[in-house]
Amino acid sequence: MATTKKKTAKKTTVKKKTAPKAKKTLKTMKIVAVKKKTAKPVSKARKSAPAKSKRTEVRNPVAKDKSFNPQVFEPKWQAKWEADKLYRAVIDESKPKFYALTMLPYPSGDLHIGHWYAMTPPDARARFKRMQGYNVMFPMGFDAFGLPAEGAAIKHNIHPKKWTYQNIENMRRQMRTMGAMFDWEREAVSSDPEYYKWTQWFFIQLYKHGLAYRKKQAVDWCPKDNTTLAREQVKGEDRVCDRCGTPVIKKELDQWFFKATKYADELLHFDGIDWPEFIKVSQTNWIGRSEGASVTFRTEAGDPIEIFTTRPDTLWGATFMVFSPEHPLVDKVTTPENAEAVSEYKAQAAKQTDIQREAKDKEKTGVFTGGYAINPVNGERIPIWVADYVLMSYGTGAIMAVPAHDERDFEFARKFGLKVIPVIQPEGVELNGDTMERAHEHEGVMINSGPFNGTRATNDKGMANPAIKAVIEWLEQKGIGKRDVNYRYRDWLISRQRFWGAPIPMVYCETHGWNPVPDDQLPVLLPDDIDEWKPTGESPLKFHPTWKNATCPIGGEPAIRETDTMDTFMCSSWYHLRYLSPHDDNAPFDDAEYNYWMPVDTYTGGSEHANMHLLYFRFFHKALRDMGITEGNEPVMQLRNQGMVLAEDNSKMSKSRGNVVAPDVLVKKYGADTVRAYLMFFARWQQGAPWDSHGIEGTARWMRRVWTLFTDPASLSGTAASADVKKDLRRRVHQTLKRVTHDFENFEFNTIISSLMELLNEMYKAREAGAVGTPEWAEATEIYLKMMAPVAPHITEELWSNHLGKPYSIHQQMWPQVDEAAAREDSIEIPVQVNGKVRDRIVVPVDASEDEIRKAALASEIVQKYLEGREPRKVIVAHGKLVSVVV
RNA sequence: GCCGAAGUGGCGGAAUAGGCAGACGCGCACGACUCAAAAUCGUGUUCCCUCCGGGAAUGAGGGUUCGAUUCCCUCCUUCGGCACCA
Repeated sequence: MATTKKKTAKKTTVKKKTAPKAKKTLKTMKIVAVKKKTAKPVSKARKSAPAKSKRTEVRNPVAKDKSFNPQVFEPKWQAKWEADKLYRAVIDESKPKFYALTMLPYPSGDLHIGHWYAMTPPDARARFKRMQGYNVMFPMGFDAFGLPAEGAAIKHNIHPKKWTYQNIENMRRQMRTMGAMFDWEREAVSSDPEYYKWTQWFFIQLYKHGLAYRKKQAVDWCPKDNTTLAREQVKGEDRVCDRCGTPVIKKELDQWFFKATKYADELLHFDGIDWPEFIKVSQTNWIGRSEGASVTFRTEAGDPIEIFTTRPDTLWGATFMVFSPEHPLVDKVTTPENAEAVSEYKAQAAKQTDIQREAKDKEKTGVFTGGYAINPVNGERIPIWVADYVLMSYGTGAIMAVPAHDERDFEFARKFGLKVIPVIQPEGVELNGDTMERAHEHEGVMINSGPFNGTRATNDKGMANPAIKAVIEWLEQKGIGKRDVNYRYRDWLISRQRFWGAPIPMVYCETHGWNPVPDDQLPVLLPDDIDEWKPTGESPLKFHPTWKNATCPIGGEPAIRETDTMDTFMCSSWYHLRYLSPHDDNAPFDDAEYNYWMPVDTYTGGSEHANMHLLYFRFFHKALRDMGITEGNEPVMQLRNQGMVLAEDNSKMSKSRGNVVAPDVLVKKYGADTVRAYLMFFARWQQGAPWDSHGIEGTARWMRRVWTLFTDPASLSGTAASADVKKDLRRRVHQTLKRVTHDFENFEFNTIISSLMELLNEMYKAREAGAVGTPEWAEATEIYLKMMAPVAPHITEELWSNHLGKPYSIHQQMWPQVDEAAAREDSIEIPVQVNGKVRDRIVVPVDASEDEIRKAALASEIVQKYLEGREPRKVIVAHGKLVSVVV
């Protein structure tokens, strides 16, 4: 089956965005809360309680139920919200926008508690933002290509597509029970042809701009998954496959790469974005920038040997050179008498994987080539060795070895009896090349270094080190070297020898080589009629009888399609753009949508993607920016990462361990609101914690107590409370509001719930004291439900619309304003310390002067007792907080 | 080895421009209601002592300060990232 031609894409180029950046920034920053017509000012919303029930029945089709029954009212409201398109996010220039993005899941089959943990607290925050007056978009989709689908295909003999879409169907259903404000009309599924058409289109754009290329080189290969991997997908000291944990091997293969290294330097800068420190550090380490110099040595025959060093200040101490076994000059410098040993060593090295070469006991091996090089700084003739501790993949594959000041070189020199010459003399110790026991890698004064003797070398790296700076300037002057920077970062290998991915849209013909599939032939569709997905090390597409046959877009000759598919991280590098207009057949996204919604305001997800998705994603945005497709330097303004929900025994949850907590069961037992609230409450969200199946009972109890307070007949009538009770109630309400607002803003979800619990306890006390029926009570109940609405959208809607008789929907209400005056305390209790120990507490008016507080403190009988008649040496009044008496 | 994050009751966690350590919840104990159980409500719950009252305590040790969970130094432990990267 050849490529199915869908409708011709009419407009496949994306115009440069027109809306100026400045405008957008302004828009986002402008307002916190905008008064809308729908929002009723708090002061006018007061109504006495008994009158409301009748109105409620008229307004609401569903009769109100006195018993707490989330299993009934949750699906009811979910259906109504969906029917009313309550969470539909459409462009509205009259409001500031807020793009809340959360990482889209892989459709593995069932939603587990981790998905809920990742999605529902950010949902609550998105809802809070919406109540603050923002036009919020909170989309959802599926990262649907990937290996597990093929695993299922092999195991159950089902097409990966079928398996995937069944799972998506199921997960969509499960997600609806969350009561989240996902805008399902913006859903994007990366394995839909209407989606991967554009994934392919982006590949072609990158290719056309020289950012995608094909190259043969030794690449990481997972022998279990039978595919190549990107560097980022190989983990840890054991070099294992990120997906399956199998140690990877190296294979020499022709593969497609994205030129991510072009952005190495820019990716190190996080200016203007609010990302967690540890993610920034992790990415910085991953990119691994090293500043130093490249210096040209020469063989005795005059061939240049370029090396990179971070320590040009130790050039005079280079006593030998080491080539990687794959270095192109190895054979040329090897003398006939050493040829056999060298070729044997090379063969040995070639057989070994990187794991064997790099890890293990790290005992140095190597052979002498018989050849010599000339050190350009002092004309010294130094031997050239071959050793596998020098990697062809970093720097130039050749190094100058300075054993006196580099631990690895030192170890090698000692093992093979090579010369050690110190050139950096530390203070107080005289280094001796023959007797020193380890390399001196720190500061000191340059010696044995010709014109630089006496120069001070600090511990600073790069040009910040005066010795390095001086030497580099000198090298440049002499024309033997120059300042240089090296990165650990590698280009992104995106070819995968697998079926269930977006086909790489390239065709090859003998005459014209590789060429992209023309835009009007996109997408290059995956075939349905395939029945063997077993990974063989080559893509199953290769074995399809006709799929790979194509014609050359240049000359029309018979051509062969690329049968590899793309790394799924490619699909997820741009999904936030597809949400903008998921069904647009003319462009990857709609310009007007882009101009309104981008950039993403808050991105949430797991930190395990620090060096993978979160790096690819930034690279991709920058590449698109340079092609004129996107604007701005970063796709995401603020990033926050949730922690992990562990099993009760502190182990990781996994199907194989059988310790997975199923949210469906919890929803059935407690209702979605309770599960949501508990996930916000039971741990610091950004840290995670082990699951506690008892703990959720406390949250369930809170939910029932809320229900009772609002529905219990005792709450519907009251007596007049004292002025103090009413005032205290208002104070507590506004203090809580202040705190909850702050905590939503700052992702401190656990304290939102505890504050609400505290306030509920206070409200119960106020009820006992007769506050029901007062305007203060009416305000308290209204604010309480509004504060709780983002956390527990169903119960609050039920109480708001059905029991309080307020206008549907609570989720369209404005976030209440803090009344600072009401929140303020009249009098405060101040602890009094004597010699650092709290001995008494005094109560003073909040506006008491320092002097009055001091007097009141000293007047205390207890304080006097501890003074034992002595005069205080010092009395410190920390205003409004504490009095400290020192004797 | 390098870089980062974090160590607070039986447990999850509160409290940091330095100022009452342990909010809120779980668990536990006792009590009320009940024939009983569940649910619900109430009370208590860091540890130690001679229990009126006092002492100790935020991984360990030291420092600054009237005062340190918070700031500084040294060390230990746990988790995460990188690692023969020149």
